[in-house]
Amino acid sequence: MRDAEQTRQKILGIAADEIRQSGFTATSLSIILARCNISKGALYHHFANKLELGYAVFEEIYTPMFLAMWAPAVESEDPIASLCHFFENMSKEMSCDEIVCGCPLNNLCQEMSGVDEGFRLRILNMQQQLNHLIAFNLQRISNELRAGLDFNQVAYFIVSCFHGSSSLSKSAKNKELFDKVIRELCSYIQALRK
Amino acid sequence: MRDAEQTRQKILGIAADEIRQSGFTATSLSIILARCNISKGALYHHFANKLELGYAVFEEIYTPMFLAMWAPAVESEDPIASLCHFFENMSKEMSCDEIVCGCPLNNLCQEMSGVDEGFRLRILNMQQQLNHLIAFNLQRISNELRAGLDFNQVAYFIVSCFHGSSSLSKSAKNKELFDKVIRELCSYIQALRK
DNA sequence: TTTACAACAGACTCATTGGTCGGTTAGAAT
DNA sequence: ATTCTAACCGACCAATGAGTCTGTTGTAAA
Repeated sequence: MRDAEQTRQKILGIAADEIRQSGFTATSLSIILARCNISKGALYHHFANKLELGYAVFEEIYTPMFLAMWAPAVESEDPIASLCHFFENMSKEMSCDEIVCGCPLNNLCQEMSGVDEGFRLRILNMQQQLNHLIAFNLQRISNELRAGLDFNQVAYFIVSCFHGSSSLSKSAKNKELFDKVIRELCSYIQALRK
Repeated sequence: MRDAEQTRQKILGIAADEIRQSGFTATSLSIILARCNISKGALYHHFANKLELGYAVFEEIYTPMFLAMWAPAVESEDPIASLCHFFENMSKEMSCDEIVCGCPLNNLCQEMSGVDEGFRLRILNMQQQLNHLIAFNLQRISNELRAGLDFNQVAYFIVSCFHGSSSLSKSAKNKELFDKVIRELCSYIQALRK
C-alpha cells in the first residue's frame, strides 16, 4: 500500500502548523492540501470533515506536546526553581515569531471554546490535566511553601498569567512584554516559598 | 434628512455587540444588516469596508468603554483596595455569559493582532494606555508599597492575569475558574503593600 | 494472473462572504 | 416649485469556503 499512516501524519503535522499560525477557522483545507501535495480525496479519506481533523490535531499533536513541555518543569525535585527556569528559558530560547504566535492551547481556547462543544470539552480536559499536574506537584512540596495556599488556585493563576502574557505579546510583536510578565510571574512563584 | 448619525451609531452598536460575541472575522455583515434593518448600501455609505467598520467599533465603542471601566478603579485614593474591589465585583456582578464571552480587548488582540496591522496598532495603543494608567497610579502611592517594585512590570502582570483568567473561563463555561484566579490576583495585589 | 479494496485524484456543487453599482427617495436650499 | 445631493436600497458579482461524488491506481491476498 501507499503508506496511509505516513500521509495521515503528514496531514496532521501540517494542519497543526497551519492552525497554530492562523487559527482553526482561518485555516483553509486547500492550503493544507497544497502544502501536503495531496488531493481533497486523500484528506477526506483520512478525516470525516474539518472538525474531526481539528480534533485529531488537538489530541494527537497538541496535547502530547503540551504535557511533554510542562511535565518535566513541575515533576522535578524543586518545582519552584524549575518552573521559573522553564519560563525564563522560554523567553530566551523561543523566537520572537513563536512567542507572538502564542500558545496553541490558549489560541484554540479563545477561538473555539465558545463555538464548538467538541473543542471546548477537549480544551477543558487539557486545562484540567495541566492544572492537576501543577497543583499536585506544588502540594508535594507543601512543607517548603507558605501556609494556607490553595494549590489549585495557584496553579490556575500561573497558567492564566502565562496565557495572558502570550496574548499581550501579540499586539506588541516583540518579546519585551513577554519577558516583563514572565519576570514578575517568576518572582510571584518564588514568593510561594516559606 | 433621515438622521444619518443615528443610523451610524446603530450600526456601531450592533457591530460592537456582534464582534464581542463572535469575533471580527466571524461577524458577517449580513447579520449586522439584518439586526439593524438597513441595507448594504446604507452600511457602505457610512463605512468604506468591513475593516474600517471594525476600527470604528474599536475606537468609538471599545476604547472609551474600557477606559471608563478601569480608570475609577485605579484613580481612587486607595488603588490597591479599589482594584481588588473592581475585580471581585466583576466576579459577582457579571453574568456567566459575559465572563465566558471574554474581554473584547483580549479577544480582538488574540484574533486580529497577527492578521491586520491596523488592528494591531490600535490594540497596542490601548494596552499601553491601560498599562500607563495602572503603573502611574501605583507609582503615585509608592510610599505605601514594597520597595523595588517595577510598576510597569506589575501593571502588565495584572492585566495578563486578568486576560488569562477570562480565557480560562471560556473552556470551563462557568465563573468558578474566573473567581479562583481573580481571588489569587487580589491576594497578589494586596501583597504589593509594605 | 485475477480479484478486491484501500488509498487517492480532482471536477463539481452549493452556501456564504465582502464588495460594487446603478437607481430611488427624502428633504434642505434656492 | 424645482433642484440637488446626502442617505439609502437591493440586485448582482467574484472569490472562497467546506464537502460530495465518480473515477482511477497501487498492492496485497487468493
